[in-house]
Amino acid sequence: MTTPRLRDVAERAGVSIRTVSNVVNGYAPVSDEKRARVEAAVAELGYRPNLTARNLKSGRTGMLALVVPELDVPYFSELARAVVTKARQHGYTVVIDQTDGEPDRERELIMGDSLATMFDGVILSPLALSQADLAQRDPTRSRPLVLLGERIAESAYDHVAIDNVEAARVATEHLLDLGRTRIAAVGDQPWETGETAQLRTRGYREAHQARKRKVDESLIVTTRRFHRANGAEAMAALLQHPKGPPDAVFCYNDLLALGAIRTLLTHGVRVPEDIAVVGFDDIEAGRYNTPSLTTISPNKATIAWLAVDRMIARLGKRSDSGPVELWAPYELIVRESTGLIHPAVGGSGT
Amino acid sequence: MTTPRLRDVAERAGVSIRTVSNVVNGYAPVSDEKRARVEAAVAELGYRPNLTARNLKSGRTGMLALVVPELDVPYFSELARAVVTKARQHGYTVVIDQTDGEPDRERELIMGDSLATMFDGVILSPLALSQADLAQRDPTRSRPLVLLGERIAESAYDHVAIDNVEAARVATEHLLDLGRTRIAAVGDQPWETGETAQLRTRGYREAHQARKRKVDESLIVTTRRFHRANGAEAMAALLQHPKGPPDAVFCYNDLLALGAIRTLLTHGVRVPEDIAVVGFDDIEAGRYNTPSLTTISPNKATIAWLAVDRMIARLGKRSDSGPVELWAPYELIVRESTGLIHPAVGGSGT
DNA sequence: GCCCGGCTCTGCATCGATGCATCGTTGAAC
DNA sequence: GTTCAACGATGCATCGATGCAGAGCCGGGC
Repeated sequence: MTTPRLRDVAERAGVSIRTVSNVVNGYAPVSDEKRARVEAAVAELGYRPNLTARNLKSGRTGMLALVVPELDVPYFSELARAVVTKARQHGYTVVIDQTDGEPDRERELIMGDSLATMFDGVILSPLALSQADLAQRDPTRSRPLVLLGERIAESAYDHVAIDNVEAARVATEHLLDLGRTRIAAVGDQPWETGETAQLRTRGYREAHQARKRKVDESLIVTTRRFHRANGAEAMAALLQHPKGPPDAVFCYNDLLALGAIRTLLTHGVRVPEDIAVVGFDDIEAGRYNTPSLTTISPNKATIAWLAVDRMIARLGKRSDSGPVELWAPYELIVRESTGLIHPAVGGSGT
Repeated sequence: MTTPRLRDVAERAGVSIRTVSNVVNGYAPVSDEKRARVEAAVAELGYRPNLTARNLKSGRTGMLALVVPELDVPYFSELARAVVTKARQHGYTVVIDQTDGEPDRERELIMGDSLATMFDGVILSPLALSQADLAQRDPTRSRPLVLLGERIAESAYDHVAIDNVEAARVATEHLLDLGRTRIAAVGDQPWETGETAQLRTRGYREAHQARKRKVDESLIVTTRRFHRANGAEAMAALLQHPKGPPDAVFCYNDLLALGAIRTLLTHGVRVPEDIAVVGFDDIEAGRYNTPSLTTISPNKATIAWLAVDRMIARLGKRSDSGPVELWAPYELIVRESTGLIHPAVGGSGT
C-alpha cells in the first residue's frame, strides 16, 4: 500500500485537491461541512503531507546543517545540543554532520550539492578547511554560512568566536599568579589548520610578556589532535624534560588536560601541589574529575545563540549587510587542579 | 542571482534538458562534442543539481534519522559517530536528532510528517516512547524503523541490543567474586520508561541468587536520570546508609559511576579499597579517570553496524521478513576501580 | 428584477528533476 | 540497395504540493 496523496484525500472527500491543501494548511476559509469531510478523509487515509514536494515548491527545507569535526568530543556535542535546541525554537531542524577533520568532507558540505539545495544554511566549525577553499565559494549565490571558532578572520562570512588570545592569556596569568615559574603549554599546532591553537599559544606568550617573563620554547608541546590520548602522551614527554618537569601546564582543551592529569597521577605526581593544570572548554567531565579541572569556560549557550540568530537573520532578509564578527564571553573557572581543594561536589565554580 | 537549473544549462549548451541530465548523471551515451559543451556550460554557470527535486522524483532522500535522547551523553555521541560512519559507507547521510527524552518529540519523529517523507528510515533509541505509541504505527505503510536498546521486545520492529540482564549479572558477579558482600545498585528506574534499568536490576538480582546471597533492597537506589549529578547524589545518600556504606557499587552507566566516584573521593573514601565501583557503557572518560573505571563494554561498533545493516536491508527489499532481534556482544573490562592498579595509561583493557 | 460584491471552491501552471517512449541518423549485414 | 540494430538525442508526462486567477453561487442594495 502506498502513501496517500493530497489527490487521494480529495477524491475520497469529494472536493478538489486545492481545497484539501487549504484545510491541511488552515489557509483560506472553507465551509464547515467540507472541512469536516476533508478532515475525516485525512484521518481515514492517514494522510501525511509530503515534505519533499513542499520543499521543492517553496525552495526552503527548514533544515540547517551543523558541521563539526567530531561528535564524540564533548565540547562539540555540548555545543551541538545548544544549537539544536536554539534552532528548534525558530522552527528549524538541525542536521549534525561530523567531518572527522577531513578536508574533503568539509569541502563537500560547504561547496557541494547538499548545501545548495538540502539545507537552508550551514553553521560550520572548520578544522581542515583552508582560506582558499572558502574564498572559492561565491557568497552571493550560496546559502548562508556562519563560521564558529577563530579561523578565517577576514573571510566574507559571519563568524562567532571567543577571544582565544585573551582567554589563553588569562589562563596562563592565573598560573603565573600562583607563583608557578615553569609553565608548559600543551596543544600547539604550528601548521595551516591549527590556527586556534596558534592563537592560544600567542595568549600564552603574551601572558609571559606582560609579567616580564621569558618563554621557555622547549615547554611548548605540539599535539597532533586534542584528545585525552594526546594529552597523556604529551605529559609523559614533559615528565622526561631535561630540566625536570614543569610546575604547571596550560592545556589547550579539557581533554588534553584530563589526559595529562591521568599521566601525572599514575606517575605519582600530585595535582596541583607538584604540577597545576588548566584546561579550556569547561566540559562536564572536568567538573567531576578528581582533581576537578580549572578551565576557561566559553559560554556555549551564547555561542549557539549568536550563531543561530545570525543564521536566522541571514535567512530572513535579502539585504547583504556584510560579514559580521560576534564575540561570545568566557570566564576562568578555578577548581581543584590549580589549588581549590574539595569544593561542593560537582560545583560549577561559577 | 538565482541558482541555475538544468534548463539554463541546456539553453546555454544548445542541447535538450534531458541530455544535460544524462551528462550530469553519467547515464546514456552522449557524444563527446555535446558532452564537452554541456560540461562547459555546467562549469560556467556553476550548476548544482537540486536534490529536493531529485528526491521528489525518486521518492528517496538518502537520509536516515538517528534519534537519541541526549547528544552530550558520551554513550550516545560515541554510538552516533559509529552509526554516521557506517551509514556513510552505504551512501546514506545520517541526521541526528535529540529528543531530550520528551515523549512528544520522540512521537513526532516516529509518527510525524518528517519521517514519512524526509527520511528513508529511522534508527531510534527510545527513552520515553511507550509500547502503545509504537503499536499505533502502521508498520506496513511506514518507513523502516530500527530500535536500539532493550525496550519493546515484542514489538513489530527490528531491534538491536545487548543482553542487559546477563551483562548486569556479570558485572555484579565480578564484585561478588572480589569478596564484596554489601553491593549497592545505582540507577534503578521502576517506572514505565525505565525498562533498561529494570533489566539491569534483574541481572543484579540474578547474580545474588546464583551466589545464594540475599539482596538488601535498601541498597538498590533509584535515580531519575543517568547523569554524573545523579550518581554523585545517590552515592552521597548511600554514604549515609543506616547500616553504614556498602563495600561495592554497581552503577547502571559510566556517568553515574563517575559521579559516584567523585563523591567518594571528596569524602575521603578510597576506591577500590573501601568501595569498589563498576560502571556500564565503557565511555572514554572512564578509561582516563583516576581510578580508571571497571565497566561493561557493549560493542558500539557492532551495534551501529547491525543497526545500519538491518536498515539497509529493509530499504532494499520489498519482502517483509518480520521483525528481527539482533544481539551485540559485550565484555567486562576490569580496571582500577575494582582493584587493578595502574595499568598502562589509558589502557583499553581489551 | 437586476447588478454587484464577497465568499467558496476549483483548475491550471509551476517548482526542478527523472522515466519512458520515440524519433532520426548512421553503420553493418545480407 | 534494402533492412535493421544500435546509438544519440529529444519531448512529454510525472513526482506531490502550492500560487494564482478566476468560476460559480449566494445575498444584499437599488
